[in-house]
Amino acid sequence: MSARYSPHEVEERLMSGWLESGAFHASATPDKPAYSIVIPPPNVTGSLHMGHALNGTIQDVLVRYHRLRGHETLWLVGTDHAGIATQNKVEARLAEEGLRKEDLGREEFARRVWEWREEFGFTIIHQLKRLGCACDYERERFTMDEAYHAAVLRIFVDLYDKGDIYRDLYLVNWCVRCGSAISDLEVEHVERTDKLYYVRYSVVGTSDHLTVATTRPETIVADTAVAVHPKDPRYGGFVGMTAVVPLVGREVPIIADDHVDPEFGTGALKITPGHDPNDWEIGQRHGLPTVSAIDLDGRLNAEAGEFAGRDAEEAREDMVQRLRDLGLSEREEDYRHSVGTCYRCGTVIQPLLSLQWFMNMQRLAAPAIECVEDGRVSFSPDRWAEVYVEWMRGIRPWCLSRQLWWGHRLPVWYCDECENVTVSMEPPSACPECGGSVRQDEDVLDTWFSSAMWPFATLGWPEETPELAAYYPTSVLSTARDILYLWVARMIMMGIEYAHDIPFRSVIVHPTILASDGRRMSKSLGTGIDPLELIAEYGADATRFGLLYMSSVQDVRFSAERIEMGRNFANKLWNASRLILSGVHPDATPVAEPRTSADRWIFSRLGAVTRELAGLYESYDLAEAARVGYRFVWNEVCDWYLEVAKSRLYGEDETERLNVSCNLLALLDNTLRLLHPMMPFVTAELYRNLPRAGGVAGSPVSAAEDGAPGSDILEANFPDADPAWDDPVAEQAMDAFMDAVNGIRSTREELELPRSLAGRVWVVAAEPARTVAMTEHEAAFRQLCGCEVGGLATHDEEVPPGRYTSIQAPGVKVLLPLEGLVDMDKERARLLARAAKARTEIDRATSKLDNQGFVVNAPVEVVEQMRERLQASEQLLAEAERQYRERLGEELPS
RNA sequence: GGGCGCAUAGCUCAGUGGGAGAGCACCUGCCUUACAAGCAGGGGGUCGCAGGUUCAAAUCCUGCUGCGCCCA
Repeated sequence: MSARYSPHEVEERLMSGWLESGAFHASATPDKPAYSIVIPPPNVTGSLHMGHALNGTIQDVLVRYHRLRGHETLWLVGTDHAGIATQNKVEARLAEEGLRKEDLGREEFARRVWEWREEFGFTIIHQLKRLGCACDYERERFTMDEAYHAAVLRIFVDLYDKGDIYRDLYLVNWCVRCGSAISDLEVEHVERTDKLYYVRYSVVGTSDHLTVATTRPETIVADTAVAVHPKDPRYGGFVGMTAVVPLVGREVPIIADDHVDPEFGTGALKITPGHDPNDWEIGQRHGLPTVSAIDLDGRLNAEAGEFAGRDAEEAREDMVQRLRDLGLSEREEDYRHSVGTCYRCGTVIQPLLSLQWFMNMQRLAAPAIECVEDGRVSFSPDRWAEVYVEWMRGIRPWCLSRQLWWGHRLPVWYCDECENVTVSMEPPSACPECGGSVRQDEDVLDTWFSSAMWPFATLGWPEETPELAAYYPTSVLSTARDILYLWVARMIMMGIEYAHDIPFRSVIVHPTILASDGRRMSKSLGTGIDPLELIAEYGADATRFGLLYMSSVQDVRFSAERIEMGRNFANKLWNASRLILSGVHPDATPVAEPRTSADRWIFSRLGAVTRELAGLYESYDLAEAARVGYRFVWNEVCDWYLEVAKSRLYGEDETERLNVSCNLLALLDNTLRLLHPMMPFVTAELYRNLPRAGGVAGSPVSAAEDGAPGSDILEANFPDADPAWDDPVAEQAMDAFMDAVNGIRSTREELELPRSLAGRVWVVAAEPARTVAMTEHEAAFRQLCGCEVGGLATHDEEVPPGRYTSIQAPGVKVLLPLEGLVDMDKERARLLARAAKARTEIDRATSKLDNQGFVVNAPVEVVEQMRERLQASEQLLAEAERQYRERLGEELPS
């Protein structure tokens, strides 16, 4: 074994072994309890970013944990066809050949997309393998698979038949660049500074005018009203009169509507139902006509008169100039507001009237709210449940159609002869009404529509497959929070409607990993960090561990130090194992037989840590699990148990060697299984090297059969904490041992005593149980602090007189002889510092105990604890005073 | 405009009613045969600000400031 753990060879070898043997393939008909997760399908054009890496790690920890717990685990993996993103990729590729998709035609274009997918569409799946994800890659699904497509159409047709899906002329969010409508959720609001223009509208029949404020003067040509607040005293008299829209001269009513904010601008609002969602609502309420002045290509049309044919945004400045020329522009001011942009390309959204397919969400929302409110679906952290419910209550119709060539084409046919619309899974050969020829709707469905059925369509729905029976509802969905509405909510609605049950029992909303500047990682700003580079530099286990460790809060700044910490930890585990595996007695097997204080202590701690980790895995507190695992391995196993065990391991006594070897192997065996969910590779590799994975008393390793070397940790069980290991007495004894060693070391350093000095210390303890670890592990004690236990006493009086300095630990005092080796100034400083600290403590404890309120109200344990602290501090002070007097020949200054 | 989150050591973060912690960085000393990706010792904090509740507040409540996010 090498002195350094080299992750890459291990990772590659183990992963390809697991994949070849189908280790992650879940049985369709499991005879064990099932645990299942469907991956939130990543975009097929995507590559692994930090969020994926964290989310993949979380899911993998859960899957591997439950596998060790004896569940049949299915982690279903796959990708989402990502309509716009994929189309963009392929169009860009075509552009290199000087082609547009229109040159190819729809069918050929689709063929090119599939080609592209074959070539580039598996990147992220390969990357998940590098991260160590135990997905069932044999069941990989794609939202454009044939069977999946059939499921999508089936649901569309059914929802149409039920009246939830309908076609309507409605204001939609139009992305000019993508050439498609997008849903409300795909509009991203971005803060920016624009101009607010104040424009005069003359009032017919008077010499008055109303001034309205607008950020979009180019939409003036589509105004169909001017609105004021009904209670606004400035404008009451104008309501019912008629205003003249500048530039086009259209006469429009002046109306009153509660929606108008009197504080905004002048309090008079221009109403443009054709190009503003709020105005659309007002228009509906007041029966206003709708004028569309901007076309799908983003250009002004004939409604804009002389500006027709110009790009709407570009024409803005010229139109303002014209208003100025006409004396209708009153003023302009800077204005900070948020503007809707396309989440995929950033283009400013044009709200415009368009005939599209919509889905009314309200019927499906009701049971989807209920299942969260009654706790059938839980969220972690649970406050996300409220966010979810809040959004669901205000849910609005969903624009489903996308003007793209890549995706699930709407199963809708229009008759060329009559008005009939046919919606069916199978294409009609002719119009069922009049027999006329039919043509299919050009549009495809929003990609998220198909993602909504991911939890059940991937399991074979609508067929009643064994997979569906065994693995639905799934156990957990783990996701980023920006996907809460886009995915989670819709999956719950569709799951209940079509799979007749919730799609998952709990939803984990994982943290967002921010760049070191505290903002989201951004490709364009160059603040993104590629997880694959981390894996290449530090290894997959290190990357996983670091990500888990830093993910305790909902927003976390990325720090490479944490990944490095993961690497160091993997290395520590490797080297601890190296010590054990190369040092143990050849006959040793991993069977716990704790005998000495140190053994009983470490197994007592192992039991506690086992219970704690199980609880943390179950409650998804993986950051804490990482901390607990790290502390146990490093600060208890490595820092102390191994150090103590060494002296027995390298000793002469054969029986001792065999006993400690068995314990070391058992400890390692358990520890590897505890950590395996977080660090699958290094633990699996070390587990393979355990001499005989026969199991620990009370926790047999099931499938290791004869326990031959080479057994796979995937087939092992999560450790069971043997209650017989619990041993508070041994813990106390080892605490005293550790306190004594630490105290002696610290004193030696402070006093600059030479390391070569092997002092003989006296240990004073009223209860002999406190000193047992020190006598039992005498050799280790000497090794660790350079002192040997020269004598034991139950009282100070039993200790021979002499010059000592003392180390105080709970229930134990260690007296270290000094014998003139000390620099007096240093000793004076040390005693003064110690006395000062003790006095502070005494003051604090005394004032507490003098406070009747405290003594009366605080729990007895707390009061008792405070008394003990006071006593301990008084002893410390007395000790310091005594030593000061003895060593310096004078009283300690007060 | 409505809502949510965060603010603790130089940095990144734990700690959510009773003695301020970790990793990294820093200082000192060690290549002590598991590990220098390590070992031993050490310095370093008005727990954002102001009130309040409580015997007791980093922790609970209110307000404020700053940063981030979501929704409209």
